[in-house]
Amino acid sequence: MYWGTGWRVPDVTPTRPESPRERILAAADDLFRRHGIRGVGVEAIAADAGTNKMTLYRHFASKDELITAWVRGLVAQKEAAWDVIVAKHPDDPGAQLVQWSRRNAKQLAQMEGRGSAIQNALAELPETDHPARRLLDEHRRREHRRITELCREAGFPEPELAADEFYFLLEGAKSCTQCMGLRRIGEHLIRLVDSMVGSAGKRGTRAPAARR
Amino acid sequence: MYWGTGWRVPDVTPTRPESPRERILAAADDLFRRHGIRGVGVEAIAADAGTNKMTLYRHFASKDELITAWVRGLVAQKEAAWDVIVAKHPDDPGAQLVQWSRRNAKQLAQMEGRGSAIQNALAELPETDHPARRLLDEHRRREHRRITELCREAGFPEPELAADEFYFLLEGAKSCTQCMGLRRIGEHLIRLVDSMVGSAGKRGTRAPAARR
DNA sequence: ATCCGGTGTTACCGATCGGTAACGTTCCGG
DNA sequence: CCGGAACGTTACCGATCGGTAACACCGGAT
Repeated sequence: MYWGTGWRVPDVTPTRPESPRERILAAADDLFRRHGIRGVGVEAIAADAGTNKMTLYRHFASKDELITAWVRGLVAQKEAAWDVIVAKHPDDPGAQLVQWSRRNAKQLAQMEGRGSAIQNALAELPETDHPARRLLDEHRRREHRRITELCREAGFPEPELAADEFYFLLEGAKSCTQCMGLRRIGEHLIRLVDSMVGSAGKRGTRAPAARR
Repeated sequence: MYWGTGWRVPDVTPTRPESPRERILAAADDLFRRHGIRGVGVEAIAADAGTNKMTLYRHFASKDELITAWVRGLVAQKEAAWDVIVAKHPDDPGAQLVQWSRRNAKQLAQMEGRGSAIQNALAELPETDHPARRLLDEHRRREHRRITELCREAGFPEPELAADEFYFLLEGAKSCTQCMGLRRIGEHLIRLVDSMVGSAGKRGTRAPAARR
């Protein structure tokens, strides 16, 4: 494992800026994203956090619990971003959908070759009774419900169909970051969602993949 | 590991119907799909194939090579399915796209809760220099190029954008099988692609998520 | 001065993993 | 009948994994 040997350079100050728990979670976030959950051991996480395995196990009862805490942070962060957008565009479901697509397009550029952390975690957690897996499933259902409601409020004649289209576009774009040009994907995601939402009320105005 | 104890019931005949190599690949396919590549050991694969580790290593130099052979089979099978559809609808790119979406919708129903094997494998193979990973990347690029060309021939004014939309819908639908109703996803995927292709030439005839 | 909670350090455990050696068996073609 | 390739069986190896025990350390509150 060559990636575990690089020390965390700047934090050699006697009193660490963050608590060990936060550093461990940050290191786990970094390593889980880059190498996958099963591809990284607890020792490497602790070392990357500038601490050791013992301290890690004083904050997390097991690796599974660390995974769960990490996933909990992922979904909390994502849902918080949703809430921010909702607060910024109250009573404008179309704008919320559009802004969400823009936020995702921006994120796409950042995930370097590795795809969405949530999608990857889902792939690495097949056991449906794993607590982290449950968090992910519940999160996805919440998000899908939220989108469906938004599509209904936005006036789509078939909100469930529109919600699935929206969700497919989002998740599909994320899935494609693993092997395609990142910038183009983001731009196209934005254009597709714009076009989708733009023709929500006034039907029959759009040729797909053609507009503008 | 409770899932490894169930014996392969019917094949107790002295001369096995398939060669050990094929049985190993079949067992690997089953276990990799259900538990992930990293979640299953070579011993379990051999046992599930009705043979043992030694024989496995007489056919595959390493687990990585077994993974690569499995992935090679996955992409070969998928591209063969493409070729069949192309042969059935020559000079009709729109029908090819539609049929491909129907084929995928049918597959969606079969992947029980676990998502697309290719997507999951991609998530479990972060190292870009892994031979199996390379096969997957090349496959995706080939498929995307093929779809782009099809969209061009189908008369979409912006073939690259249309191809991304098509690809997003496909991959997004697969990604959603991990936590949502399978049948509805397939139906919606078909309707969305039908609508997309239906309005390829005659622009300005579709309200998204509304038609039919 | 004392105590104590959080931390670092080292060593260790059992289990599992990928992979190999050595030997026995079976079967099939010459 | 014989030889050899393919397969089965057992045992084993070193490495790594998740997880724990025991002890030393340090800082801050009382």
